[in-house]
Amino acid sequence: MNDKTFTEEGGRVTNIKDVARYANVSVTTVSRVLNGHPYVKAEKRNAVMEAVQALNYHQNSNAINLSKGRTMLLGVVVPFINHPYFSQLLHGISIKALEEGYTLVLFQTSYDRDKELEALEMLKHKQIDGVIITSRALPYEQVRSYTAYGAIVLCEDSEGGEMSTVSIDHYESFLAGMNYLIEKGHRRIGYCIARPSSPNSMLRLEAYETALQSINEPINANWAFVQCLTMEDGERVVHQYKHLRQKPSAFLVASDQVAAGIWMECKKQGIRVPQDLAILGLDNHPIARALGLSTIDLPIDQVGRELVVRAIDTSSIQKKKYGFTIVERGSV
Amino acid sequence: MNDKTFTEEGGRVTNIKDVARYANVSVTTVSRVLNGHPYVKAEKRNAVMEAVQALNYHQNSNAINLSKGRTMLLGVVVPFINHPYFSQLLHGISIKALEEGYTLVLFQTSYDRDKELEALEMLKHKQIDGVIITSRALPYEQVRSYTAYGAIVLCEDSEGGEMSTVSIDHYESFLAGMNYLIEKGHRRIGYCIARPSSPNSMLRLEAYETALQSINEPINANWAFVQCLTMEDGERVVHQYKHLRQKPSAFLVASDQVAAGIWMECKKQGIRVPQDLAILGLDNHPIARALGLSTIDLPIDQVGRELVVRAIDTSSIQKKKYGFTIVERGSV
DNA sequence: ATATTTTATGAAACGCGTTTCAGAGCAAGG
DNA sequence: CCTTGCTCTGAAACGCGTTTCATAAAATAT
Repeated sequence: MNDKTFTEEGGRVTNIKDVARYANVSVTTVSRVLNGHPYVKAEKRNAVMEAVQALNYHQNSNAINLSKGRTMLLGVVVPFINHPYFSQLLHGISIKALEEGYTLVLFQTSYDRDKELEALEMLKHKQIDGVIITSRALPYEQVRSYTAYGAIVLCEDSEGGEMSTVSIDHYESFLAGMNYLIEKGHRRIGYCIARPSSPNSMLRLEAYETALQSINEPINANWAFVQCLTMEDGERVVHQYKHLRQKPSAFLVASDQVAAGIWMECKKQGIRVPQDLAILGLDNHPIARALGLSTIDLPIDQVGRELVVRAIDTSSIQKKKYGFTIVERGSV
Repeated sequence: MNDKTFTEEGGRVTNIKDVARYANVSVTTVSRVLNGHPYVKAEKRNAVMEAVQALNYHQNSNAINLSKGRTMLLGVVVPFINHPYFSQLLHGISIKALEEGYTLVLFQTSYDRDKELEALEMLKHKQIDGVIITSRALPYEQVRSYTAYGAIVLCEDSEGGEMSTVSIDHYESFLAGMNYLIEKGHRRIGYCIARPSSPNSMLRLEAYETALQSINEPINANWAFVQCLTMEDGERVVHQYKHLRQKPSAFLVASDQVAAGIWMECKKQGIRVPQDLAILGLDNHPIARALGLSTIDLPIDQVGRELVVRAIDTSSIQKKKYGFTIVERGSV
């Protein structure tokens, strides 16, 4: 065959056939070279590689995926994209996913169960290869029922060996936060969490109660603030705090965003931090550093990366748990 | 393969052939029904729909895409995922993309030109259908040279009819910000922008200079702060500000994050806002509301959605420009 | 009644790789 | 010298839809 037959791409993208023809081998051999299979003579291998170079060939991922019966797509279930916690988690996820050649399909749920189910259904129909659930609204059992269809990775501390989990040790971190506050002399401690029913919140609650029991403090229901996600929620907390007859001397706040809101509203209201009210945040967001808020640093990027790893490696179920570091600044 | 009968999916996902067999029609007819083509008798159409229902059939997107020669993938070039401005933009983009059935391939570039090129090369090789560039490092001409391969949408105010653009009117918004400060009695006005060489910054600079010329104020090079993206950068600005012999009385800051950093550092340093220094931010991020920062509200979500629309609709090139609203709070 | 056009349907080709299968060449083992 | 077992290669099947083409039947026009 001479080069005459190679009509320099008629607007078409070069495909494996073109390469095969150019290199004077079969498409099978080209495929073998491309996939690093053994049993190809160096001579032919080189011819193929030269052809690939010469024709600037790139594989058609659709064809590959159709052939291999996979999608290279990973579903990511996230309640809110633009909340700093989740956007940071997403950051870690996206870096690792790109590294591994996977593409993300974002499901922003706002904790809508149907949106969550959408991701699971896509997994069932092999439209995505795996699902990372950064935070769920669906019951555990319902999620579990989809495990047969692909990897589902949870970002929580749940029991059960059916799904890989990657998480922060929420119990220990919250306990450590409580103990830190206690060490600093606080006994009347309130807390702010997001959804009280979430698995993570449950663990935090448990840690909270354990810590108070250890110093024989009763639990004051008025010092529990839920649905705290944003700075606005933090402000709301301070407003409610002001009307308490009996006030806590410290808050353990499960989000720096909320902690920041509390801090700022305190400034506005003339409540001194930490003299009148100590604040210990969580996440170590940039804003915490900026405001000088003490907080608990979590390796969110790392968690994000590991979530991807677990979603890709379907050979085993694993439960990873990451530690934390208390960051002392001026708010406690 | 022994699937002569309807063995309730032998681990396999039902495909179009199964549906055809079940409905007693050809795959062509099934395809026609699924794609809403005309010329299918109601009777057969119903039979197909029933079969789809009964077998819980879902199309294989890989096969469809291979067939149609598209990917339903949209590249999104973003310098930083976890910067509030971009994460909000991403939020809008992702909502609209999901709505339209498109999936996003995130390219987090950190303004690395090679990463940007990666997205463009993927477009060239038909691995993605379009590219949304939220902020670019590559020269305009180089990006333009890829327009033949698919839709490229820019999030900037550039001239030229080769690519769709969706943007905020940066010139007008910055000018309005300047005029607002001038109205409030300021004449010595400094500014903070991100990359001085970016197209958006150029427009802002132009507006800045125009505004100062209109009140016959000279331009003071010491009042120009560049590379301002984060709260930390804002703090840095205040440190530098303190060492200025001649100080501006106001800052126009092209990011609320930076404005927040300035505000907080001012509090720390005892610089009164707005008496000693007025601050006008940009973006209307949650933090601006929380701190009571005056700012310029931009419809970022809307921009994100429109970016997707332009990336999908390849029938025409359009240039959309969005307005802004000055939000008066207490920092000016 | 005949010529056209429209409606309706399926077989087959196509998009583009991967994988299976079969066969050939060649070296080591008995 | 004859098995046995690698090494190497390509034809063909496969994954799963869409689209083209051919054909047939029905409706409309002449």
